[in-house]
Order: sequence, then structure tokens, then C-alpha cells
Amino acid sequence: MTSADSDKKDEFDLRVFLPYLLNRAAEESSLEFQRAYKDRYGMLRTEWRVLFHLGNYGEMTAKEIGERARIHKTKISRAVSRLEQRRYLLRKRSDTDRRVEILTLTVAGQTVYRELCDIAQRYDEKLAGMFSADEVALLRQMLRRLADMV
Amino acid sequence: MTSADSDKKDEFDLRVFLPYLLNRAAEESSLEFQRAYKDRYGMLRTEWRVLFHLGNYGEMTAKEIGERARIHKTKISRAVSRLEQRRYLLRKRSDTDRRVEILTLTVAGQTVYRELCDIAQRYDEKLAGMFSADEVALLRQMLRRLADMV
DNA sequence: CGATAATAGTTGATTTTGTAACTAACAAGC
DNA sequence: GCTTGTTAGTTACAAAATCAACTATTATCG
Repeated sequence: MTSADSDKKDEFDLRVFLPYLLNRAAEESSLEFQRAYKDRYGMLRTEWRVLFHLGNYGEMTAKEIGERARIHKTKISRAVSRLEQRRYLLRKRSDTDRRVEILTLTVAGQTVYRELCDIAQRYDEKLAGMFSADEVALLRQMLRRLADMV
Repeated sequence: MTSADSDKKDEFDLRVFLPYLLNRAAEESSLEFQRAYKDRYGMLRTEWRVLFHLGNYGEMTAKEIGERARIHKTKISRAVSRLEQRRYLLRKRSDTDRRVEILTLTVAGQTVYRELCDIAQRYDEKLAGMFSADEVALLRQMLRRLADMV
């Protein structure tokens, strides 16, 4: 091995740096779905995340959504306001703790949720189709571990 | 299979939706490195990306960086201005095309680049250590394909 | 009980991003 | 060589994210 080789060897390569790769892949793979909720429903990223949490897990508080999705409470607060304005969700004060708001989707919210689910499902299948079934399963598993690092 | 089972079967599960997983993994896995460039060098995300492109590939134009990193030209423009203010890079007008600016890191910029490289390298090893060598290799490969989808 | 701390969520000020319009330089076609 | 179109990069304004301070309510503990 020449000295030029060993110089190269431990040189940093941006193209394999995991945080960069993850961000680039996330950005790229979100573009198409982003158009669905943005252009068609005028929604922001945090808004579809809140909508999907409520659609997926049923009623939740703002705090619970924030913890699960790791979104800051001010972002949640504003997303909830906008979703409420559009009549996609309802707030209800908790009887046991009046600081807490219990959030649920309205019928309109559920409809939008289901429509976006269909789009998401199809898009996910398209992305998954880029790899073998085993590979995708492993990818999901690894991403989940990375996401839950904390 | 009961009807309750088949109902569940095609229900959308947010926790395995690839764009969401990718974003969550990207966010989570970037936190620690973000602290390095943000807290220690007062840099923004786009700024370290520009810095790393110049450090990694040598001199480039704003446009080339934007294409490789898929960053919009206004973001690049502002990142370049800030990096220039901090004396991390120099602009030089191209002789053959006076619209174009050729960007290079200053010595100070190279120093910061190398310091951040060390941090990045160590952090990447830490992340990679969560999985087997084969798994990480496959992960990088898959992420790269997702990032290059276009 | 009453003071202090903690929690859920909101609001306002500042920073950062996104979008569109802009300048300056070059390219192509006539 | 002059009009039209294109490209590299900047700037201005609007939209959104961030951060800190705030209100209202509940929990803790002397």
C-alpha cells in the first residue's frame, strides 16, 4: 500500500456519512408525499403528522403526540390550531385534569386521513419496491432503531 | 382469519411508513452532530453542508454544491455569505464566465472542516456500531439509492 | 392549609426558510 | 450586432420554525 493510498484511506467521505445519508434519503423520499398533503390539502409537515397520529392511534393529547413524534409543543400547538380551524379535529378538556386537551378527528378529519393513508400506502409500496422484501424489512427495522435512539 | 383480523391487516401503520421512518431516523441521528456544528461553531445545517462539500471535493461553484447536495440556490447563497463573513471561505470570479463564483475554503475553514470531520467520523462509527458490518453496508447502500432517486 | 414547584398548552419576538422577482452575464438565432 | 432566452447568483417579502416568556392548572411538601 502506497502512502497516497493510506492518506486516502482515513479521509472523510461525506457520501457515506450516516446522518447526511439519512437526511438526504428522508428529504428525497418525502418530496412526493409532501406534494400530496401540501398541494392537495394545504397541510404542513407537522399537521399531517398530528393528523396521522390521531388517525392511527385514536384520541390523544398534544403532549402525547409530541412525545411519540418528537415534535416540540409549540409546533404541535400551532398545528392543532390550524387543524381545528379546518374542522379536522376537536378539542375537549379532560375532566380529570383541566390543563389537558383531548384531541380527536372529526368525520372530515377522518376522511382526509383515509385519503392520505391511501396515498401514503401506495407511495410506501413504490419505495419498498426498490428493494427486496428482506432488505426492506431490515431497512425498516434499522430505521426504527435509529429513530428510537433517544 | 376473523373479519377483525382482515380489518387490521390493511390498516395503515405510521410506524413503518418509510418517509416517516426516514425522517425520524434522520432527525434523531442528526441531533448529536448538530450540537457540534451549531453550539461549537455557530453554524447552520446548510452551512456545514457547504463547508463539507468544499472540504471534501475541493473548490466548487455554488451551483455545483446545490446540485450535489440538492439544496436550493437561495439557501446556498446565504450559507456562502455567512461562511465568507466568518472567513471560512473565499469567492473568486471565474475568468471564463463572470457570473460564476469559484468557492474555496480558507485555512481557517479547512481547520474547522477537519475538526468537524473528526467529530463526524467518531459519530458515524458510533451509529454504525448499533448494527453488524454487513447491515451497515447495506443500510448505506439503500439510503444512497433512496437519496439519488430524483 | 399555603407556598413553591411542575406541567399542559399558548403567545410573542427573533431567526430561518421558501417563493418570486430581480441583476448581471452569457448564448443563440437571425 | 442586436434581440431573445438562459443561467448564476442575490434580494425582498411572506411563511414557518425556534426560543423564551407567559397563563392556567395541578402536584409536592413543609
